[in-house]
Amino acid sequence: MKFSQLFSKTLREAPSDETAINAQFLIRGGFISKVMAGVYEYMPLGLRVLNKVNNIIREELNKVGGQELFMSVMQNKETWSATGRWDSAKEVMYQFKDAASKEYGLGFTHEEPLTATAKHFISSYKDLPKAVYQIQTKFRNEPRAKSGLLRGREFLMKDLYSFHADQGDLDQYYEKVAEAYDNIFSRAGVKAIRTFASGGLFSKYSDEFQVVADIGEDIIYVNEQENKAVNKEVYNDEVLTDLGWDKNSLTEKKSVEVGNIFKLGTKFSEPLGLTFMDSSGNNKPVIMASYGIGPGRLMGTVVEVSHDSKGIIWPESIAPFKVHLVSLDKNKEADEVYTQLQSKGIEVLYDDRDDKAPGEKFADADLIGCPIRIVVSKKSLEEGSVEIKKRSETQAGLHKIDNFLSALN
RNA sequence: CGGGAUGUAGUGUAACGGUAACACGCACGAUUCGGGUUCGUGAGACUCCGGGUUCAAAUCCCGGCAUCCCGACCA
Repeated sequence: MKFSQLFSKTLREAPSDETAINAQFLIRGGFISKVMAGVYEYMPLGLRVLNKVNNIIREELNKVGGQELFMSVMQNKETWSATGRWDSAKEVMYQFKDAASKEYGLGFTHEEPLTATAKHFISSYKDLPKAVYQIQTKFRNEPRAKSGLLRGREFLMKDLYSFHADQGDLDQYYEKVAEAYDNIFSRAGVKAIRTFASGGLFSKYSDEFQVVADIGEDIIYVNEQENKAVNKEVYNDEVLTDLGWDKNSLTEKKSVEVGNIFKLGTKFSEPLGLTFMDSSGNNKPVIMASYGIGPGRLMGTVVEVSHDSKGIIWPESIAPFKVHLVSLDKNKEADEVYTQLQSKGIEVLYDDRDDKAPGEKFADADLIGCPIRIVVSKKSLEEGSVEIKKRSETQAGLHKIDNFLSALN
């Protein structure tokens, strides 16, 4: 991609109404654009990052047998009335009437519709277990959208649901997904701590995946050594005793919840009538669990925990491009380096602009935050070299132009 | 939904109650070329919306709306 062709432009200053670091850098870098409170558009640069996050999620979930599907955002009232949530969720769910006064809602989660759909396909113990997921836009009427991508009213969510014949099978699969989550978050470049938490209206307890960051809304008590934590909402002597954790090993931290997993049991299968016949001919409700990750929130969280005063420092796994190539002094060699990188399948953003001063190009490279910066200039060419610098480091090094590729890893 | 703050050009800011200015960005022309180079010319604003006070409102008052922050909420 040539910088001169990019749809977006960088901004020298962040809009004054954005105070969250993730929003400031992502807007300044041209990754996202704000539409209204809690609603952002992803520009080409931002979509590249988001898609990489999504693909990491897909790879890890596919490994544990998840099958991707795509449900509807439009929801009918009847399905949601079966569990009573049409009324109880009125505050969060956008609900409206069409011209004929028929009522609809926009999905803010998908337990009900998926359970209803599963009835078409699950009827025997031979059909179990199953796990399906989607990555889709969710709508929630948040009373207070805030912190850039961290809490929105329209946002992307990966929601996985699993169906089981018995609790033991669910418990086993639940742990497999928890491992997949660990992989997803570490591949995306954040340290997410599995946190014992409240299950809200879903279940008594749940497991959350929390990234320590000051902008977070949650308060957790972390055991750094053992990489585990408990959420303040269930932090009491009884729970600590049950867990067998020592109060003195825990430190209070603020954190962002990037994922959560719930054991739903038969909370949805019973009211919606999702049952299966076991091997002895008895009809039983299917046992379910649900598992969420907010890819956009995760992207914002990465920015929160990985930046410096000049801009974002993307982990290579989700960086918009691996290499940010900067050409100075109007040389031909940079074009050749660009072609060479592309032919090797290395993703590169090429700052080919010839009307910008070096300082501005460096500032943009730091802001956008690709892991590797390559500069081709008169200075480097005098040495027959290109300059290579990692975004995360301050030291740059010269590498001969005929074999600079070997220095990229 | 309670409390607080703020709404002026694409972005950041200015303007005693006297008819909107500056910087960045943008266009054109020079200049320069390793950390946002310098100079010139130019385009770009119903000052969030609606009322009111006044000879006169970006500015004061009332009512909306929007955005951010704190809290409540967070499936």
